[in-house]
Amino acid sequence: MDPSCSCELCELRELFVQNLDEENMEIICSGKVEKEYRTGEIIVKEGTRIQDFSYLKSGLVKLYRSDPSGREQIITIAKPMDYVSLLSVFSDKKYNYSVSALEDSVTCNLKMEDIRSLIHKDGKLALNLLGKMSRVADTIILESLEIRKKHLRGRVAYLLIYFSETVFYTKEFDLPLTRKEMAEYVGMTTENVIRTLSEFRKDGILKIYGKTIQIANMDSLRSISEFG
Amino acid sequence: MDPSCSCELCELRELFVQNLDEENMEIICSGKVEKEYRTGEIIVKEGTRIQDFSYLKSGLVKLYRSDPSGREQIITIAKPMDYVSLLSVFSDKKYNYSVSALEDSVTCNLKMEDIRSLIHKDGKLALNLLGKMSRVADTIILESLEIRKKHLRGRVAYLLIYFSETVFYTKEFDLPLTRKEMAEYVGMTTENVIRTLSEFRKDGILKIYGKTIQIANMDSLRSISEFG
DNA sequence: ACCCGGATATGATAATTATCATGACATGAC
DNA sequence: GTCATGTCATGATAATTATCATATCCGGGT
Repeated sequence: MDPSCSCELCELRELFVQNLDEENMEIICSGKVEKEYRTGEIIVKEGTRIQDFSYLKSGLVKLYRSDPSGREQIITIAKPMDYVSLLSVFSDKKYNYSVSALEDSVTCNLKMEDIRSLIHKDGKLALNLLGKMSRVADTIILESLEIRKKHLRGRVAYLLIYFSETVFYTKEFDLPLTRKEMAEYVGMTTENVIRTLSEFRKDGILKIYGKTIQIANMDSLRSISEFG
Repeated sequence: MDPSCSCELCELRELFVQNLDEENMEIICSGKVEKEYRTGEIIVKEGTRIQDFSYLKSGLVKLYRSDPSGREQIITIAKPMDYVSLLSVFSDKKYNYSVSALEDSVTCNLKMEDIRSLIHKDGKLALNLLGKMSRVADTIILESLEIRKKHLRGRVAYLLIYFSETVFYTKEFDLPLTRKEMAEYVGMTTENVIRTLSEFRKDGILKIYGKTIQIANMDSLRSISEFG
């Protein structure tokens, strides 16, 4: 039993450090399970009963919903230290979205029951979780509003900036999404995502080498995202 | 001091009933303040510091964001017993949306500090709030995804059904939104909302008398919302 | 009563976006 | 290696939606 929880960056642990004594720490950690997933693997299936409280330890995953017609909409992308099971985790018995791995990923799963009883005992932890949930929900909602009011070029620009500044912290990175997935994220068609990327390339804003994207002119991209 | 909290339907009180002893009930209720607003009045201004935990006692309000350019986007509509200050209330110090009254409304405001200290003491209350927040955030996010994938007719149909089945519980009601606000809610232009309503009227789906809407053919409307 | 501003309404046109068609290219199965 | 499948790519066209122009209607203020 390792009360330091073994995952060094673990945000959950950060929460615990502020609040939990050794005993409670052990309760959580003794039930902790890590799970590995390969790129493309499904981590959570819509409609499944929620059993774990889980967050992403490494990799990248998408949260999405799929139509009866088969079309998918990506709700958000979770990166390491984001919760995988945050939405609806404390409300319903079932996931109302699916999760799958965009890259090889490792999740950290805690027993829902342990978390519940901990919150029950420890109000400070509850406040932290409430705060965190507020932020996550807010972010998703506000981003969705932002995207909705943009035109195609603005949406693609927004997405590229998002990856560059929020996920990878560099101007050159491998796109973790296919063009189809990018389209599903920002609500447009695959063809138009491709076309828009081509335009950006022709305009010298991007350099594209297969899956690798290099943002050559961040200022232009930003201005397209905001105004164009 | 009235520990029964005077607002009979109060959902918050429902939460409390399960969890709070008389003493805690009094803490909350002694700090409780009701505020009245006239139609059109602004209840919360984006960027303001969050001071209260408040919910709607009666009336109807809209939560919305406004651009630098002046355009507004409606995030959601809160009806009695919905929280007015739910989003971001536990996370940031400032509201990132505005709230204004669509009808004459009364809010019930509790002191943030009281709620915090209560949660701190009472884990069961925290679990209830986490559950409620999950549900609210989920609903907003999923509705926004639903709306996004529909065409104009589908969006307007969706909105009308929403009012009919979720807010007013009748097929004939007074629209609490102007056409402009309807447009801001579902992400389309005012002209197209008007046009679409006219089409519905011509098709015999709606009867429109000024602000009063009567849904004459709910089946058609539903099928337009889902498929058309 | 009148005027005024905003909301409602409708048409014509322009802009945006989706759909359909086609082909190149890559990658994994065999 | 070849084949097959899916992604990437681009053009032509159709559909959808926004913009602009204009007119009517209605309620509040004087």
